[in-house]
Amino acid sequence: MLRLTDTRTGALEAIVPSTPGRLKVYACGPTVYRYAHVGNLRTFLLTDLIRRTASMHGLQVQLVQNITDVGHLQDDTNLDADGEDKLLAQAREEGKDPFWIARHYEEAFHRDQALLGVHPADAYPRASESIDLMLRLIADLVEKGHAYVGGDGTVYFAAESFASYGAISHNKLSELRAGHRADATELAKGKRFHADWALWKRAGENREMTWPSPWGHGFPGWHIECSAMSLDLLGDVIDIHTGGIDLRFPHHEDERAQTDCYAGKEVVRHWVHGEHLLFEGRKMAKSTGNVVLVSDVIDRGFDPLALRLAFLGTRYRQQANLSWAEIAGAHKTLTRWRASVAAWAEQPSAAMVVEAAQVLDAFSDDLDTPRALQVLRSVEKSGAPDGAKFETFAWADRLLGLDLARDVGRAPDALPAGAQDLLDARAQARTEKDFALSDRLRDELAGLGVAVKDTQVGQEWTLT
RNA sequence: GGCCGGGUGGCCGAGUGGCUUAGGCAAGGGCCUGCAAAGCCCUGUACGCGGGUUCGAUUCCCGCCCCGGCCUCCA
Repeated sequence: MLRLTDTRTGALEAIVPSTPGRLKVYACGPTVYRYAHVGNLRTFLLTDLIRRTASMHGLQVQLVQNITDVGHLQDDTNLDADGEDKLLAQAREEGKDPFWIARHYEEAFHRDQALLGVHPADAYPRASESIDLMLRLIADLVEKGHAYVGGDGTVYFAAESFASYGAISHNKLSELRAGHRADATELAKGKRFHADWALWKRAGENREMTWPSPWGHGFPGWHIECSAMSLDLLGDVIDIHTGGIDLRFPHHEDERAQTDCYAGKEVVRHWVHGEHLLFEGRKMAKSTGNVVLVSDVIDRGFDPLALRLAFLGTRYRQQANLSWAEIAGAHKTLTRWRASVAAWAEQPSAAMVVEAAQVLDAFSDDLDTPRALQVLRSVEKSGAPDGAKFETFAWADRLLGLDLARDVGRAPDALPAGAQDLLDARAQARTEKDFALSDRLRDELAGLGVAVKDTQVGQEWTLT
């Protein structure tokens, strides 16, 4: 049984699927206007961990993750016809078509996910391809009296029409700072209440990415896409909805209002949010220039899955402080584990150690990944038979996703040209105790990218 | 002003009403080695401040200080 901390209730909740044997999950996906940074990926990893744990409990997981390729504005203070969409801004900057930008960064997102060992979702609906769904939803909300058309043709959701607004973020409408962002001009244009938000925005003359609608040519608001696509693909009962902690308000609050008002009931059963990642003690954000991408990690010579292992060292609902030292440490552990697993695999097979169950228990207990790692470290050091250690790690890796069995039965790397001669010469020098020559040859080999070490049974080499 | 997380040894980070008080990284010592690398072994008693509850508090309660996040851009 998987248990998770539910943001709405604030409590640890047992995850009991609405349909026995099936778990329906909706994950807030990326806005595809730039490369995902490692903080984004940590949040996506959260969903992957839930999926893997649920699968281990025999549940068939249906996961939908949206791709936001329209409607996400840079700054909602400019909620007018010229409101700057993140994608359009990036398209202008790169001198590309906005849809080219969207597809380019969407592909990059999928590549990054794969590098981090995140299993693909069952569906990746795009906002730009779900406009009809959104229009139907908006029309329904207008009809039910939850939405209204402002003076400028923009359709707004009336926040006050949804009694439990604020249940996820624990904000109260009466306590929200009126006009913190929304300005007077916006209210003057026909928005009735400062906390109301746009469902459909009327477009200006020259704007790209617009669609016809009963309320004029325009484009959807950011929040409505998730309501439309989740209702369409998962229906009106969703077991778990995930996302980053910053989405709790306003995005998820607004999404919940739209979805529940349409369905006439509480649609999402559990909201689960991942905390933010700091890097070297500072918030990771473009504005602070403190952004690290998967490609940066690879460029420094680290396995991208070292990043995944580093993430597993902290619980998802804990703000984590990542650093290069942390990644380096994780890389080292990962390398050691893979080598150990490959060596253990050579030994006679044996049943998993009894402690293996503790790994799944830890994952099931609100994704207590630090404890799971601790169990594995202690199994690693224990006196269990190698075959049992192999079985345990191979099985646990279905949860960890670290590709630990990668080096099992792996053919040795090919030596660079000339390296074998140097190795032979060095072996000869060592038999003759000519250590000066031996050391010189070791340096030469290092120059070819071959690291040599001497063990009880002779030279061993690895490619660097 | 409202809401939400935190403050643990040099660093990162789990966790707990007492019990042998994680783990990692870095450090020091040792084994091994011609040297090195790797590996292995050993060492290092910490919980922001002040009260309270308690036989006993880092853990629970109250107050305070400090840090981070959200309050219509964000994973």
